[in-house]
Amino acid sequence: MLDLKFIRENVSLVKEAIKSKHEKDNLDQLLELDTKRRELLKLVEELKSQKNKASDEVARLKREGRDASEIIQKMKSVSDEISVLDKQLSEIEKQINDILLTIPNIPHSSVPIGEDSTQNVEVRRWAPEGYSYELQNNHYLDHLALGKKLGILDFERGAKISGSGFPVYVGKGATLERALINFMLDYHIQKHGYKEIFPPFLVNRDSMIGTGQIPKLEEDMYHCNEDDLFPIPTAEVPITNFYRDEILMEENLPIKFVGYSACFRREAGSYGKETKGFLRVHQFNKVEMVKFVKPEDSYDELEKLVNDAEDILKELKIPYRIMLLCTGDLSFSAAKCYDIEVWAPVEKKYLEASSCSNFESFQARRANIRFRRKGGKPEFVHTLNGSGLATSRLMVAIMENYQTPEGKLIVPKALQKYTGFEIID
RNA sequence: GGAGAGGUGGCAGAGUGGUUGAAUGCGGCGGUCUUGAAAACCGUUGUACCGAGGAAUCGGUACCGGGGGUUCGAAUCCCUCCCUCUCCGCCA
Repeated sequence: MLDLKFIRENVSLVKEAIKSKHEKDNLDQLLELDTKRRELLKLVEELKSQKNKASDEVARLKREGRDASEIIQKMKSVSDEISVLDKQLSEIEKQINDILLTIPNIPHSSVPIGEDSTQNVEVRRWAPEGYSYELQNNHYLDHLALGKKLGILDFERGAKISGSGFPVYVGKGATLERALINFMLDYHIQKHGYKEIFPPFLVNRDSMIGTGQIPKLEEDMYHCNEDDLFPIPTAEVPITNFYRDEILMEENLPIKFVGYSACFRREAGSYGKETKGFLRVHQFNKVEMVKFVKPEDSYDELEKLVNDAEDILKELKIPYRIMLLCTGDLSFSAAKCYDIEVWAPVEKKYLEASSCSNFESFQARRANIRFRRKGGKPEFVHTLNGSGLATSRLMVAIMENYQTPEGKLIVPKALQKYTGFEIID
């Protein structure tokens, strides 16, 4: 959410942001409502001031044992007037808030202008020493075929149990998945100084609004009607909302959390595009990093966040590239975002495995997360988050990069102490 | 799910219809004392919005879990929802 006062004073900037993110422009209506609100507010507050003075007067008269019925009679009509105006006002305020929730964050000045993902900018790429992007022959299997051959992935039974897009990890596949999660968690905790959070997987509506999934992406979220709870699409939601409605102390910033969660996404309307196997699923596992930082530090912290995610891939020796998203591909809540894409040599393409974003104060304002400098007023923190990383697409990269010509799967060195075995065959 | 208790400022905790934005304590900030610190003592201390001002600041309004109601007037009375705790039931 943007500050209403900021919007009022930067209309063209906000309009541009809305346009660049392909969102609906309700600004004129918003500004009209805002003007009306301030007019009404002035009126009603004057009346309330009158009322308060009269109340004091009544109290005084009664204390002195005198008659106050004349004032009381007079104030009845004032009270009625106030209640009418108050109702109008709260209706307008609700409309204002509803619109505010649909206005996207403004891209940072360093974000390239662009329409869609084709105009994202590659920042850098990495591969292990001597890595060859080309496979030696055409006998290598994609992750579906290899998973089936080795008996470690079962999409068919997943579909039977739950529906398409709910993979089942079997045997050493399950162990490998668990190893990956544990490795990433431990690495961020021990090497990068994050504190682990094991969050709830169901959250309430306020939490979803806080991080910005609702209202915009409500259709993409699973929903438990009975209790108005949402299975989380990412651990970002519960972890960021950890500090909702709180004031943090300056000396405790930055706060760095890392947490594992299963992630649930309906992926409504995304059929037909990169949907096979792990490339698009309704449930997947992810280790998520979340930071709460001072505004002046947030862009440095974003770079560090990307580096922290990259370190995992370097340890796993998976080639990757870093993409800086252009304005048109930037998500609703983000001010700047890097995607990390892992190289899948059989698919012959890069697959998105991580998104690292700076939300500036956008989420903090929605979720009311503030901090206080020594002797100062509360200010909104900046929030960031990044996948560190999502396992499903990473698993594709592992299965393609660590496949032997005979169709066996070598466990990456960094994971071997977690799996207890070195090869799956 | 049933019965009961409760939700008040950064925290703890008074307050049951009218100078209560809210006692008191802790914490925080400023000061006295001290070589320095601690202790002691004195003073001070919330947030949001609207308006005025260059600004320090000032004026107004709202806020005692959320929403609604009664009343000239609500932290205080009523309704409703949410949450926490205790006991019982059920259960991993």
